[in-house]
Amino acid sequence: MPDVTIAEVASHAGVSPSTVSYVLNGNPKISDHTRERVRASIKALNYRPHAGARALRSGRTDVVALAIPMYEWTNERVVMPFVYGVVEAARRHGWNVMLLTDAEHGAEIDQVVRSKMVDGVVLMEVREDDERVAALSGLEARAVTLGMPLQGSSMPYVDFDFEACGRASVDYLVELGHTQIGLLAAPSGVFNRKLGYAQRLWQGVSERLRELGLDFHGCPMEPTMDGVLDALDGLYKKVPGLTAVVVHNEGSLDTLLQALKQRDKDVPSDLSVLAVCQRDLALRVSPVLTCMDVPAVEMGRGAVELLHAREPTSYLVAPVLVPGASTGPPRSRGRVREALTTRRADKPVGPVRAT
Amino acid sequence: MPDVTIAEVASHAGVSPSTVSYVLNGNPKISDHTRERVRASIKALNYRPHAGARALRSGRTDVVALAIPMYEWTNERVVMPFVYGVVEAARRHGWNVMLLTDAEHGAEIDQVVRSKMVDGVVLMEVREDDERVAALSGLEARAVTLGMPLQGSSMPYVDFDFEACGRASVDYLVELGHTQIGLLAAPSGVFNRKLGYAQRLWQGVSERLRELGLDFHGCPMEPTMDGVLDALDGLYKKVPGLTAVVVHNEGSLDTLLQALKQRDKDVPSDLSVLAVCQRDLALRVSPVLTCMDVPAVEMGRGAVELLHAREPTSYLVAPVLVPGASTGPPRSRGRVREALTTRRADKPVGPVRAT
DNA sequence: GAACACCATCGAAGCCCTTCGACACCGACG
DNA sequence: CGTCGGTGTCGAAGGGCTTCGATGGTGTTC
Repeated sequence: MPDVTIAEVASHAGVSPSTVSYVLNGNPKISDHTRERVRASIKALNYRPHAGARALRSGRTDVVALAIPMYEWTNERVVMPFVYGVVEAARRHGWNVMLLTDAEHGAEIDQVVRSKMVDGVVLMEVREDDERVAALSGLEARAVTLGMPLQGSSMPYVDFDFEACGRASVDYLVELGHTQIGLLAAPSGVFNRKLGYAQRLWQGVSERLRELGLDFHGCPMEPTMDGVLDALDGLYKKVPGLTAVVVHNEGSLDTLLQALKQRDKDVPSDLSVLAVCQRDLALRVSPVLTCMDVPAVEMGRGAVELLHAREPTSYLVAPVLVPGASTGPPRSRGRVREALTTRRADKPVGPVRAT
Repeated sequence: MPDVTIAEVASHAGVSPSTVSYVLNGNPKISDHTRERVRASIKALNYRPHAGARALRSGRTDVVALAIPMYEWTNERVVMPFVYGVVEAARRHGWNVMLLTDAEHGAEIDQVVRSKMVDGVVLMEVREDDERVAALSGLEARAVTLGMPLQGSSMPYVDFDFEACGRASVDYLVELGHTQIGLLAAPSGVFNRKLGYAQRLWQGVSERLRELGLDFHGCPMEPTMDGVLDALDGLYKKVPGLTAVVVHNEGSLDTLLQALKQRDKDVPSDLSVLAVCQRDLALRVSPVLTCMDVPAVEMGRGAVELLHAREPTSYLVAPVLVPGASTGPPRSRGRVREALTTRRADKPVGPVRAT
């Protein structure tokens, strides 16, 4: 099967190559009659425009790059939904996705953008001092980050509102009657990597607790049984009357529940557990966790839409509470009223509920 | 920063564009002197050849497609290492990777190949009657499958030798003294999808057991606690004296260990567990599982090497046993001698050991 | 019926690169 | 000194497509 060119289609349809091109590109000046004939010829000859030639002439490739630095610690379960979202939305726009996985340095991105292989780039896991952001800023490709770059970079982003999420988590638990609330945070490595989101959640939780006149105790948690037990025991030591925790650590949900069993803590009657994670992950453990859903697929889609948008504007996705079986009122309700009073004095807050 | 073309590089270096091109493409006829000067100009002007133009002229794009159908049931933890392998090897050859995720139908592949966006394709998760294999067979791009297509397709493949793995698993357990061995297989959906590998392992295990004069009992297992308990209870009902299982179900390793705890079975003293899975997954649970390592990253690399090879030849990767803490001799050694005798009568077999 | 406007289609230029054959130069050989 | 072979560089063609400005044909208006 020899490769068929636009010229062959044109002569088959009895028109000029330019007319075929106009049909392909949706130029409205072509009459319906001609358009149909050309379409028929395209189908008959099974023609596909040559991507290289098209890119050469038009300067567009309809390919976007997705840059995911892959570290050993990257959690596939967490990352993949973002990828799904990106790929799906890209496809909807007729774009293909080029996968870049170079950790850290921007050489790969540079190559792909400057050789005009892609029209745009979606960056994942941007760090505070990300080389890739700098590398891209000089280039003319569109770029969007999935995750908020810390510095005042001008690059548009989509991210989850981790700070609001932290505050809403506190409010939810306080509303249930909890006053002794702890935070089991991301592994310390995540904090060190300056990805930002771990801090933002921490801040939201701690600030809101302080506003409500409650104590804050948080602890990074490594994703191993030992790490989880350490964090848990540490928290109980600091807050012996602990009745609720916020967990921001997708890799340890399972382990945490096992650890609690091992320590003879019933969920939720001894300890309410509120997870900050994708809904899916919360559903896959037992008991099903109440969670603040991080809508990864939607965010992936959002990033692509931003790439497509005429005037891209960054935005944060609001947390949505998905009720599960891991939260409830604390067993001893001694100080409930007091806490609630404090809260009511404040402006009314609380997450949107999932429908 | 305006885009710099080959002509500008040429005039900067005081040579003709063709000379620059020859330097770029490693033509040996260019003198060292000239080559160096051109290289210097390229660096000075920060030049990158236009991928589209190059593709148009040369017919090559240095891009390979990676086609992973993504179903809801796709296990990211299992798939991603293959992707790593592919991406890494591609990069080593200076290729980029285009990610295709259309489940089932080959339209996406067809588009990408026929429009000459990619030079080759790596297909993952091929099914017996895979539309994509058919779609590709007419096209001129190179293609390789990661996983053995069942029918006598001429497409080269890399796959794990699941049958040999099944046999080696049996041999390993028998050598430890087990005679009552069961198989906890992939979820039934995997069998129905005709992916082949689930059957091949099943066959290896059952055939080898029969050869050794032992009974075979296997059971597909769904990746939920209930599914695991069902499978486990079913197996114990059929084989009350069960002392060892082979597990071929990456999604349920954790759940299985919990289920065993729930049933008061100690691993390995009550039940030896031998997993068929990637080494990583076996290491992440407690106790660490003895496993037949499926070297996903290497296989991903292998697929790309095949794409690159002058004369690609399909091959199967031999299973490697990675000892863990989940296997040991059975508690009651009543029938051990008998079983060993049967075995010794046969040709000596056994997996390669990991170093 | 002539002048005009408008619409659908066409021709040709050019995007940037690779590659083939031509060519200029040099040293060697008879 | 004329010829030959080899080496290193160049010129030009052309790959398939898009897009601008030109063109011809139709319908409308005075």
